[in-house]
Amino acid sequence: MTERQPGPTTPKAHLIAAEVRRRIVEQEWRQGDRIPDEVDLAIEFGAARATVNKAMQILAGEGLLERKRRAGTRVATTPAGRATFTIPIVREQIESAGMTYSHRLIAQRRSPLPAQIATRIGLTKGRVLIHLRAVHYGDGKPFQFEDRWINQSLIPGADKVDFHHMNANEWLVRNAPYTRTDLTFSAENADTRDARLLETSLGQALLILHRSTWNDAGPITTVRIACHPRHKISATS
Amino acid sequence: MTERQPGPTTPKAHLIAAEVRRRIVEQEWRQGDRIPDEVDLAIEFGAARATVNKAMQILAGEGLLERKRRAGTRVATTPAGRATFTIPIVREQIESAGMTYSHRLIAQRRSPLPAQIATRIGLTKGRVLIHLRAVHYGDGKPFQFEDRWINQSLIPGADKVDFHHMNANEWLVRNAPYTRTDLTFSAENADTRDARLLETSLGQALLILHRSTWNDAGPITTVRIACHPRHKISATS
DNA sequence: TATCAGAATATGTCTAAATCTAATTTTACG
DNA sequence: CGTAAAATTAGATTTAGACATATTCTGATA
Repeated sequence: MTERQPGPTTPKAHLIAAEVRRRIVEQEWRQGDRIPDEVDLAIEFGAARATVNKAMQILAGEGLLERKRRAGTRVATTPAGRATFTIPIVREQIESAGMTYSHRLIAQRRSPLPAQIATRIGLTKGRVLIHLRAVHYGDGKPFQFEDRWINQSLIPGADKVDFHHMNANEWLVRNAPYTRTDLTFSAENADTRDARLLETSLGQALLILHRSTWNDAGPITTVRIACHPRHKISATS
Repeated sequence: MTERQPGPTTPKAHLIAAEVRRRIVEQEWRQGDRIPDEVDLAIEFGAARATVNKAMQILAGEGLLERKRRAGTRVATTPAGRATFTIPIVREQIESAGMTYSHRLIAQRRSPLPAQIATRIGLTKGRVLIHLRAVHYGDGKPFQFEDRWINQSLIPGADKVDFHHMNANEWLVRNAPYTRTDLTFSAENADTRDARLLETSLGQALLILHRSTWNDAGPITTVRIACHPRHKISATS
């Protein structure tokens, strides 16, 4: 993520990070080794300590270094692989693949919250929220089926929106900023409804994403997204 | 990730970020709005410009702000949800759940690379790599089945290791640092081997992770991990 | 010998000032 | 009117210096 090819206008901090990364990768500095302190590195690289500090924080963020005050900086013993990935917005994904996006609202109503979902977002069972079901298509072929609950009490105006011509995800993203989000991956065999809506067969393995978002006042929305097998989700770092 | 509760010793940059985040979440500053420049914010918050800059970079990293030189800083129009996500190390996951970890090596041999996998990591088909299959257990119950290829030509010593008593993932993590990694989620119906090794039924939907790592010299390893349904994978931000 | 106070040290953070760079706007010119 | 050069602006990065804070180390003391 904080990656960049070494070049003429590459920030010095990145060049330093790249060099230290090289030393680690090529095992000049081994796992667990204590590396020189910031002052020494600053001298070696001809930079200010703040610049070296920035470089080190980049590497610590990548999980390559472990830093502790007074104790110094060491090469991480178990480099925690960390991947940051951008939560996919269906429409963008489909359009960037050169396909035409469309979506269809299957149902929009106010329903009492089932126990399982209530637990997931920390609300009480039976509370009435907006419940949506929609399918997202690329070139007419189904890509995702989403089953969403929206806590209208935290989002002024949500109960007046008609999601037939408005993608719920995008409406929420624009009108209900969140401060915390939670994402879980799992797999499920397609049930009758999944299979019908995604135009696949009963029992087909589906990638399932459960995603919930909160702001300071409480839960905003939770959604189960069933992905068509043609649809994969990737992260890079 | 760069989250912290406001407190007495919270860095000023984080406090500023939190305040700006609040203004965005509460829509004092709307999507697309231009916000005051760093100099003005520095005056308002009684901080140095560099401190404000740091705060803004945090928020830009979260996808909440979009910054462009000369053009200024605006509230992002489509807040890209970004999740940082620590790649799970099986053993740690199992042990942190209070279970006893064990693993079993099913096969370790040198085999020619099949076309599909060769493509994935950019090597030529037929090249001979180390091929491993192993199952990871928690309290004796299968959690993951991994099918891994290791490019021993880039990792001195890899061809002499006996992975019967050594978790391949951990050995690699300690002996073959990488600079790039790629992770893909999908779902597959369990085939005969998956079902047998994970002690589940044929056709059961399985969460599949494909993960490959590279260093500057080329691909190090690629692995397909089939997760038992009891095993989910989460990310928070 | 065990323990606690104080010194030492490496990282964490902030500041103020400068330079650099990418964009945008303005100005001058054909 | 369109265009290219010049000025302006706001973010990006670096620097040097300072103080804060968490640990570790070192003795002195009980």
